[in-house]
Amino acid sequence: MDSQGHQKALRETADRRTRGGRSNAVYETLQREILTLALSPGEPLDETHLAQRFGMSRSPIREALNRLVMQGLVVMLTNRSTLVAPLDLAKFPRYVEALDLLQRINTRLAAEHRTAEDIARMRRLAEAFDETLVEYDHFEMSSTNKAFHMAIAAAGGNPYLAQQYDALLDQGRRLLHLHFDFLGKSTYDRPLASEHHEMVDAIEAHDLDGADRLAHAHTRQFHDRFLDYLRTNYGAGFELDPGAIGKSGGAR
Amino acid sequence: MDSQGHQKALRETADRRTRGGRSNAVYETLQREILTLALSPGEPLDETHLAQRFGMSRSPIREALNRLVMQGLVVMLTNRSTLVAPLDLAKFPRYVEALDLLQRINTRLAAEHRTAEDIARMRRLAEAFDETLVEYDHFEMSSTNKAFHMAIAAAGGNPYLAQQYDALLDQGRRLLHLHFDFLGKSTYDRPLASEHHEMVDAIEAHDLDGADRLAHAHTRQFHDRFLDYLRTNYGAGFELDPGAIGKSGGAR
DNA sequence: CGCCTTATTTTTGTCGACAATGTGTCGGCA
DNA sequence: TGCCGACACATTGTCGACAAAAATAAGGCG
Repeated sequence: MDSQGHQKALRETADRRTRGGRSNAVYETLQREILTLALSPGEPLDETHLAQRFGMSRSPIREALNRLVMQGLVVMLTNRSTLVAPLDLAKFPRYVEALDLLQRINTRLAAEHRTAEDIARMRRLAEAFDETLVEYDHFEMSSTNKAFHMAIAAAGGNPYLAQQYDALLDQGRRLLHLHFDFLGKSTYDRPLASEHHEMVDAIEAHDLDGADRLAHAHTRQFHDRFLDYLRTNYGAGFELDPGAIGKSGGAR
Repeated sequence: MDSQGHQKALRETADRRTRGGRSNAVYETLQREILTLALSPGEPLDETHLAQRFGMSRSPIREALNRLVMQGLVVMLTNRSTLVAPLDLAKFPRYVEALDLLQRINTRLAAEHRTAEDIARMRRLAEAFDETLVEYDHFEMSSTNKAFHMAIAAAGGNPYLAQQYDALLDQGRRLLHLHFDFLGKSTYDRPLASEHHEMVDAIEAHDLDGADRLAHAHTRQFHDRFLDYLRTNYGAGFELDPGAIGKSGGAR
């Protein structure tokens, strides 16, 4: 079932969008490898090498790389080298700040404009996330997590904010995987899952402030957990401006 | 000094980036034509035709178009046609909603983190905008206006929010030009210019709430003016949810 | 011995041609 | 006459090769 569904999903995204049938495949593959850190930040990406790896010309690779550049996952030095965007941990507080803002506003808007169908989709995706937790496939986890939040954004009804939220979530997936690889198969992710359901409840109840607050707490939890990860891995040298995420005091 | 610095900056972005030396030229030219509405929304863009127009191959054109797609200024129908992104006036309230949010947060952050150099840059750009008002070059107006606001975002210190603000401002330039073409050479733009200076004052004074409020008023003025334009041009059929910009402010 | 100049190498940027795909049209058939 | 299918057209997607730019390495000169 799993592999079938997975394969079907892949085929769908592969042939529904004849758009760059090959280009798109490269894009999704590379994105996945970058997000899962299979391709390390800073690693050089040679076009000709990628071309022969994927068994196609450089044109589709080039287009895929361009898209990844726009997404901030790849950087191209002019006429020089192309490499996986290095993730600058010093910018983490700024990232969380931006994520918090977009997460809150989109969730709030969802609580305001959600339809019954939106709620159904959100519940379905929240459960899908729960299932990936037991399977413990990192990529599927960050994937369903993003899908869930994007469903919220879609319910919010503002495509501009949704798109920006989307870009931010994609960026963050590398950070997720960074401490996924560290976290054992603990039950550490349970609260994350239950928070999802609470958010849906608040959204369904048209509770704007509640949804906002939950979204904020959700971001904060990500923030705290990631900082914990950093501290235990890289020592206590990371006092990354813990107050970046709002005024309720940092992890002091 | 101003014009020199300006020109130097322009030249640098133009030829320092040998990156797609030709591709970049196409990108900037097309972007300008789209933003100034020289290319109408919905107008088809044929790659081969553009190639012979710019006297180069389709590859650079293709890359430029891809970038414009990412920017939301062009849409590509798979295997069919490529055309200038139609601007959906029905989405105007959503756009203003997003713009308001990003404008407020970036301006607020600027008031918090600005340095003396930031203030100097902002004042310089605010005056540059004033000068374009008397020259009345539409493209220069929207250009310097954006540069001014981007200076604020840069001072804010959050590259993620700045980038998203940047994308939003670019999108909005088409709307600006839409009613630039309508507005006569009136003194209608004076308040806009003076608001800029007020914003700088608030930012310099570290007045977070004041900066936030001014940014909000600034967005609102754009909103109201554009709606006026729509009403006088297309009749009163546009009751585009004027309250969209009201209370859903996020950064609380 | 060190530095400047220059050739080589590597990688990206561009080109022109070919293949794939979707649309609209025209003709045949019930 | 109305519908179905095949054909031709237009446009995008992909390919392999060539050209340009930049770093690196080699060699000559002070």
